[in-house]
Amino acid sequence: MTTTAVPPAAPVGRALRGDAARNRERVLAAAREVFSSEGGDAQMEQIAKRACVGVGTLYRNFPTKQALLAELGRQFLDERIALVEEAIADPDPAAAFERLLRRTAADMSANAGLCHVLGDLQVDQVCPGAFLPLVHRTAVLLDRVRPTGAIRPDLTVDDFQAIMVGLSAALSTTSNWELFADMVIAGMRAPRD
Amino acid sequence: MTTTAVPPAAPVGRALRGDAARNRERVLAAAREVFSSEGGDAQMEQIAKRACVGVGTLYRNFPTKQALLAELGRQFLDERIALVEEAIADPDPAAAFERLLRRTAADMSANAGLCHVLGDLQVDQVCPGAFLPLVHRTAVLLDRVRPTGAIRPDLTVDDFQAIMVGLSAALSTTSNWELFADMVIAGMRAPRD
DNA sequence: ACGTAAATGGAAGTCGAATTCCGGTTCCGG
DNA sequence: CCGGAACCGGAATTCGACTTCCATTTACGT
Repeated sequence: MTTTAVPPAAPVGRALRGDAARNRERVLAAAREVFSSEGGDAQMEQIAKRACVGVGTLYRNFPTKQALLAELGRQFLDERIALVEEAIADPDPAAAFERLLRRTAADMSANAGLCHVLGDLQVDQVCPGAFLPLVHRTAVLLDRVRPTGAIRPDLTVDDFQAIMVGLSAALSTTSNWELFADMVIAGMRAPRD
Repeated sequence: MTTTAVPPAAPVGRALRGDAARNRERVLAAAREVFSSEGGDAQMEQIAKRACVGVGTLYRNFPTKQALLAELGRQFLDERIALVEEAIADPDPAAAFERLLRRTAADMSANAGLCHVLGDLQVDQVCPGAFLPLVHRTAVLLDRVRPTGAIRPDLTVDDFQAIMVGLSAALSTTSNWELFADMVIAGMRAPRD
């Protein structure tokens, strides 16, 4: 029962002052853009500039570059989890699963750079265990899909995670996500003897 | 007719003295190991230590960290090209192609870290056009394979390259290269309507 | 409108890692 | 076995990026 009490990047304190909150969002948005195009070693100053903010402001919101990355990762993971949850709830697991994969490929393609960075461990480094919820829910989904024959029986959650890492890397090279979604779906399907 | 005259990392000069050559190899081997396990931001000093050599020696052979990476990349590309050439020469293109993929997955898995680093552009950054020969020969191979139906007709060389990037990323997460080779092969196969 | 706590920006400090330098050591032809 | 050119090691330097700091400005309750 490890209640993962990850210290939020924007701790508790009290409510932010009106415009401070606005700046925080500006920074987050800028960070997404810059990391996405420049990769994980983009410079803090560049992010600050893009957000029309001084580096000081940036550091008041996120004590560290890693913390900033972690927050982006956390948000991304949350979206993923919500989508997986949705698929689990769907009465037609196979169809929902396929839809989820297409959606995921599209999302990854949209900001491929960032996904690639996040994939190269960063999130899990800063908030250990941040991936666990996603992994658990994905396991549930896979268990529901397996009986339909849409995936090979020996495919584990870890294999699936590895596929996602690969997909994200591939999509940072090409923009043809539909093709890659197709190929991933076909590749995971049980081989006909 | 761009005769890619890439300046070799170990220029021409004259022949190296007996033991200097030995050290050069030691460094290359150490670099492969260290980059492979530590990723692209491994430290030069660590490589030197692993090679039982001072950093000075390291820098005499490779003027820059990038140059060192580039040399590793060049060697890797050469191996790849040789293998592709072999597959082209094979009378049974489909079988040869599949064998090549399995072999590639195994190689990538063997030193996944390094492949991942090289995939994140580095080589092409230092010796622009270093990839071209591989791409050209791969295109030839694909042209020979397509008629056999082993790959979907719309798969371009660039798509294939992207798949390789994805594969290498996936294999830096898992060690089950056989599964991934299977899935890639299945994914590339033409979809049955 | 005023006072004050909250927020700002960007110059300056810090620190880690790449690269340089050179006095000492090792090969190798004669 | 000698001389000197080629090579070596690793301390010292350089450089670039993150992070800190504080004088100044801004938002907002009264």
